[in-house]
Amino acid sequence: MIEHRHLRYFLALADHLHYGKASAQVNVAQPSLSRQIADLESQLGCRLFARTSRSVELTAAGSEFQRSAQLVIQAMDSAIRSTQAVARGEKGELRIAFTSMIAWSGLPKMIKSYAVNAPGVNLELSELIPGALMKAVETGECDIGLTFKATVQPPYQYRELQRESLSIAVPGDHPLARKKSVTVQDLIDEPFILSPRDTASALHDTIFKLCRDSGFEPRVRMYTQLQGTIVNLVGEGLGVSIIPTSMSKSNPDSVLFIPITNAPEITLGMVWNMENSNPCLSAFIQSVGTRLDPP
Amino acid sequence: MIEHRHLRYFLALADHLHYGKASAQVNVAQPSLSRQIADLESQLGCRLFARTSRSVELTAAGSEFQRSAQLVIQAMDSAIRSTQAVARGEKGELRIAFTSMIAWSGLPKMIKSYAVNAPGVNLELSELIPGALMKAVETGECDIGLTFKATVQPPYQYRELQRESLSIAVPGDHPLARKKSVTVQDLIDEPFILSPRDTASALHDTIFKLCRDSGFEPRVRMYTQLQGTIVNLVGEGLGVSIIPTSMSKSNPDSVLFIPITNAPEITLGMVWNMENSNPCLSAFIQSVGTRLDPP
DNA sequence: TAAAAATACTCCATAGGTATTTTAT
DNA sequence: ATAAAATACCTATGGAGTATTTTTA
Repeated sequence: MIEHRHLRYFLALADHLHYGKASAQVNVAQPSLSRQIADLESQLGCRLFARTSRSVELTAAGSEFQRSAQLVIQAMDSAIRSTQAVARGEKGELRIAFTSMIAWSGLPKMIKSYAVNAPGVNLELSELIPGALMKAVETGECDIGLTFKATVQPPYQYRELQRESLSIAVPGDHPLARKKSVTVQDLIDEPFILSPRDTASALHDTIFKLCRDSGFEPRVRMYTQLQGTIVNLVGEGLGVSIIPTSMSKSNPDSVLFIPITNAPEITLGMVWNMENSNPCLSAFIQSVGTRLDPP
Repeated sequence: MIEHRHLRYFLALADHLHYGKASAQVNVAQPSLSRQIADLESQLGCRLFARTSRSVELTAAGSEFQRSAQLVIQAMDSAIRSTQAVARGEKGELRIAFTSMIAWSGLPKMIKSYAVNAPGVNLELSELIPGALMKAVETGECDIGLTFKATVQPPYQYRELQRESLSIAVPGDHPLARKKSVTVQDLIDEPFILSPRDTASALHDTIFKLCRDSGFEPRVRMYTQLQGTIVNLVGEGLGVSIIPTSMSKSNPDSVLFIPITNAPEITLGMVWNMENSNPCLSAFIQSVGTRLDPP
């Protein structure tokens, strides 16, 4: 069987055309090189060198083998390097799922802070509602999920990333928009547009607690899953909502956003499966986990 | 050092994902495979398989190595095959020199009879005057020369290929063209156009002998090297010539070719250097040497 | 407990070393 | 006579075999 060693020895000899010098280059004694070359030739069934006791030169077959053996060595080097790059998480694919809300706040910076250090990793980004996101992490459809605070059990793990204040969203032409200040209490008779509890339980429960603390139970006229849709429906005058402040970046003229002071913040974080062996994952967690500053 | 063996074992295991089956495929005992894989992983510095006592599966790095190791194996196979093809003379380059005369007779068939059996060999054809051709064979600029009969010394070798009759060439509007038959003797007062002796000695000497046997010494008005040029000069009415019959294929209307009966034939053959190690050469000699039929 | 990978240990094939011979200039 | 490759012969690394242990489903 022709081994990698044969190629290395052969290329050294093809290079120097001198057994003594070539054997020194590959750190073996001259007779060892001599025998390995003879072995190689016998396995190939043809002479690679025309040699006299005075000179060594490549035969036509030798020249061909020199060219092609170099390609083999290169393929081997590249195989080793690319495999190690994958193992270090520098090359590969990382599938990130996120809720629409996080797309309006920290996501771009998180992605960038990771991507600049991992230019060889292809990212597959999926925008999902929180419920579907948790499922995707569990099934392995995605490697990591960026979503609202979640309670998980091993082997799933959660780490907090950022906190997000809440704002009241009212239509721009609504009577409330003319008031100097708007509080949660002012929304007592307004119809709400919210995300359903099974889609975003953390957000849903926080909003309900906020209203109850202000002395009323919100009347929910409409449930819809994406925060962006809620903003648009508020803009159409179909109701009011309480939404994460960063959604105000979507900035339609028809909606007024009013920050709520002293309200509990919504927490955002990432969820992943500890048994997920994608080497890109730990680098991502480390890269993103160190940036806890708010958007 | 990662050897070819490691790749074969690895690919077998990546294929079967089972040490027992994989070790059977590569004809070693299971513990041998186990150790070689462990050795490979330690040399790469990363795990290629995630294994429990119940299951073996590829890691991300393992998948990458599977892809790239296959490329290495393919490169190795192709290196072996192409080298052996070169050694067998099935691949490579053959530089053939020939005199213009042979281009009008047997050359195309010779080339074809060789080329169909050696589709991987690139041919470099050079049309040379006989003197330059012998030099090219000697310097190694070409591998084989197709030319007039030659006497050579080792390491050069000559083998006869075909015989060629001679024809008288006279201008179409020359008084001789009106005669019922023309013989060499009729050319006694005509100016000759010939190749110089140092360019084509065999042809030159044959022609001179022919004239002397007919009782005269030819008057050479012009010497030029290529037979094609001689035909054209005859066509211009500048003289007559005696040339190999196959040159009549060049067939200009302005020249009349008359075969000479009972004249000595010109012999054509091939010349090469026995020490030339081009593996394509012997195949060519064999292929061409077996076709001694005239054009 | 059963199937499968890892470990322990033994053996030997062969890569590699030193000394020497052959060969062509 | 000399430089360089080949050969002879010895050594020892490590690849492969058998037997056994460990592991987890």
